[in-house]
Amino acid sequence: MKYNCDKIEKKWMQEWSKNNYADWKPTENAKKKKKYVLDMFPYPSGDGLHVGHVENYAATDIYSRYSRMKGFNVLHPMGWDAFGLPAENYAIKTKQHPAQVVEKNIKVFRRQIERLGLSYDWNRKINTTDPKYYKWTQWIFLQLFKHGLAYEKEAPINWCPSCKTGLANEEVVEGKCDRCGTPVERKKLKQWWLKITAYAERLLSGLDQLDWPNSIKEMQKNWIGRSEGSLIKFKLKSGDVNIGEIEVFTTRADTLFGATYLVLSPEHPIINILKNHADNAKEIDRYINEARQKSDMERMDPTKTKTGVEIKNIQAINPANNQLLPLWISDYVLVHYGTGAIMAVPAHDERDFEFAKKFGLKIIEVISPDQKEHQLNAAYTGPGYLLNSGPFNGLDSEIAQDKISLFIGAKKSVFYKMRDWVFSRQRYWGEPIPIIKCPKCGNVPLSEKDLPLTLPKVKSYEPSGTGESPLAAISSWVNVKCPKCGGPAKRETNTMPQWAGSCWYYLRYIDPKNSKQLVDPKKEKKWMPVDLYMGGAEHAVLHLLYARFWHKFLNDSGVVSTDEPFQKLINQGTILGANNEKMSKSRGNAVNPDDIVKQYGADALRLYEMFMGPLQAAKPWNTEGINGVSRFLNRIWNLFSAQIKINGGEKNNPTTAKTINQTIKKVTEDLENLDYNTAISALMECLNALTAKEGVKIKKSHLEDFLRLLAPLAPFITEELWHQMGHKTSVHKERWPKYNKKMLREKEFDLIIQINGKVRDKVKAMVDINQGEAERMALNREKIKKILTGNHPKKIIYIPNRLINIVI
RNA sequence: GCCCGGGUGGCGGAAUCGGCAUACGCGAAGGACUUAAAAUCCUUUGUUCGCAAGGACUUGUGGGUUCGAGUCCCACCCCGGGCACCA
Repeated sequence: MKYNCDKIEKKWMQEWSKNNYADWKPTENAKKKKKYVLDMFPYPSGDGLHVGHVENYAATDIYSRYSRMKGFNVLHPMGWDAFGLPAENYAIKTKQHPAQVVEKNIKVFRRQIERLGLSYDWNRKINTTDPKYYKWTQWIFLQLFKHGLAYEKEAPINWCPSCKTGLANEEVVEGKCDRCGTPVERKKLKQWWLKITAYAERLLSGLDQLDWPNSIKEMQKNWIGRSEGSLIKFKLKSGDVNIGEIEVFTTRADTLFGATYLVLSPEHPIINILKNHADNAKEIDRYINEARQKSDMERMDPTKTKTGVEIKNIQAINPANNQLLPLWISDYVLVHYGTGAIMAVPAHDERDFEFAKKFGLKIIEVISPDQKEHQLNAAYTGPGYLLNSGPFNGLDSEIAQDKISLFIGAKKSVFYKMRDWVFSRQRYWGEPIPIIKCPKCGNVPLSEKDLPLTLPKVKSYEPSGTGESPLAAISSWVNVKCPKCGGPAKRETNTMPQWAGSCWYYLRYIDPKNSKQLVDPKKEKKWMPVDLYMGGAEHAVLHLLYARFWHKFLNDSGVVSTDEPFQKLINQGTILGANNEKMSKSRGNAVNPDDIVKQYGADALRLYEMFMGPLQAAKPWNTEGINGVSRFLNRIWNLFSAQIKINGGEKNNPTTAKTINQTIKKVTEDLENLDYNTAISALMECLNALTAKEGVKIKKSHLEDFLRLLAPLAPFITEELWHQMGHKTSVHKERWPKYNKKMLREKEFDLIIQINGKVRDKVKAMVDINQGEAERMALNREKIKKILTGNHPKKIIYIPNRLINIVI
């Protein structure tokens, strides 16, 4: 009889859900060691689950099931990250309320996930749009506000004209909106910011202790972008009049004698003062205006040539040698990094070189690897020895950095590329920011007892595009009394970005129904940190950085006991279409997991995705590949059906016993390392060995061990066969099998005979023979004798129980 | 340009410590069963020379270390991902 996967899988799906998923519930007071296995929770989109979700969730499910069988107390939860732009945009498009859309989509996701046999403890499910949940998101915001880490500031921000909202730097990819690909504009808006920069150093140093992929750690390091350098002050002169000073940041104080001009960012505030002393104020105004008009895309375009304007009649004094330097304005200097001003050393900086060439500015070589002067065709940015640097000539450039800094009294300083996080969005579908704006008292935080501040129902939740949230239109909600002075005040109408809810959700799973606290500290201590966190690599500098920031803050506030939330992180590789391109509807190469489940079953889909290749690697979908695992399951079904019919044997077959023991060893090691592809290979080899002799009775315990090994990978078929073998309890409650070392010991091995490193022959030999015996065996072989005629072995290398290499 | 991965049969991939390269699966070819097809089962399957026995070659390219290299070292080429005027 053929294996009817659909019928059997549905039967067990219902059986498992019967008692509220009791089997997957961790015990709170167990003495068992804990394991917290977490998936990046999905945004429940209208498209339903895709094969990438399945890869992610199947992988952690296998690990969770395996860990339970190993005796761990496993926390494996799931929930919904349902606020944010995609839900809102979809709702607008289909003319529904975002809450309705989310509710519908969650139902679909839940059904699909259950159909895959994923062993989540659904009693702990969370939803970021549930007021009982976002009460605590708002609560964290209030704590940040009270600690001065949430502040309001008017500044030019990234503005997506299509999504009609501000964006964080992390959400801008190549000058375009991460969501919709529209080029981002600059817009000056009053916004809420989170002071993530206050944690820059700790976010950087904390990476060392994490078991994360190198690439993600590197991305975060680069994003934080720490630079050590010196702050150098340049006095300014207009004619003989002193008119203040400008401070610049440099990592190359050793090149100070090569500075031939200074450059200010067009947005630098000092320009307003300097303009009054300049001959060409009009020209300066024109340049600054042009720069302001340019989009980020235009300003950052690496192919464009540098532009700039000189502030005429003003000069800076080089503190090292009192040389007078011209002062320029150019948009290649960024206002928000360092001091917004630089000293230009064209000989040793590519950008300065290009600028100097274009505007005919002096180029003075001060660093030379061979201590000689050169005709420079490009900037030399490497290390070397100092030239043209007065008392410092001949000094190693590394050493000169400190010496010159000291000489001119420069301050050592550290800057980071990372900027504060723009935290408000001009959209409807997000957590309301719990702040009241009072004309007398300023920003007044809502009292904690007034949380949650629920998102009001609104007729039109479409973005206004004016920089105001749709919430601003609901006067009954907006107009309130100031909690401090009782006077008329207004609510903050911006909402939080989609990342807010996901910054701390892993904590809520630990204690999802607690109405008094974000999380009970006892429970938090028990379960944190997350032992295995899995999800896509696209969150490298978004969610994964934001969550670490909040976690460190919560740690400082005493809410959590650990410094880092996610100890081990694994990124599953992207599943590509059969044509090796990214899966998408428009490319026509998308695979719908529902179709696969219908045709082959959930076990087959899970097994196939795990068998495709290493978890972390990107791999193309192969429609025919799934036949292989489907056949594998059918052959298991046939073997067990036949064995159950002949009612198993109890006689021990040493060959089978060895096969089973080897498989237990291999599968255990592979599951431990999440090498699921090779674990499945090993089980296939095992099955091939078991089915080799038809009609032979196989010992019941061997068959049972095989089912135990396969159970985490293919939960449905193993449960069915386990029960067919007469068991009344679940195979998933079984203990993980152990192998017997004695059974693995071999008596014989294949002795490989090499001549000059080339395999020429092989012969069966007893394990642990010594070199003399091995040599005798090898040299006695006819084939070897033939090759050796006329040659005398110079040297013989014997690797015990492996090979012998005869060198001639 | 800089930083991280990676390159192994027709395809996905395996090779844990430097020791039989190509496990496992897909596909393909031939055969069995069948009136036939599907399904299933069996055999073959890196390239190349050879009737065969057997030989030569082969892990992106070129060099090196070693008795022995997919694995280690140097240089280069290609693919994927990230960052990109951050002083």
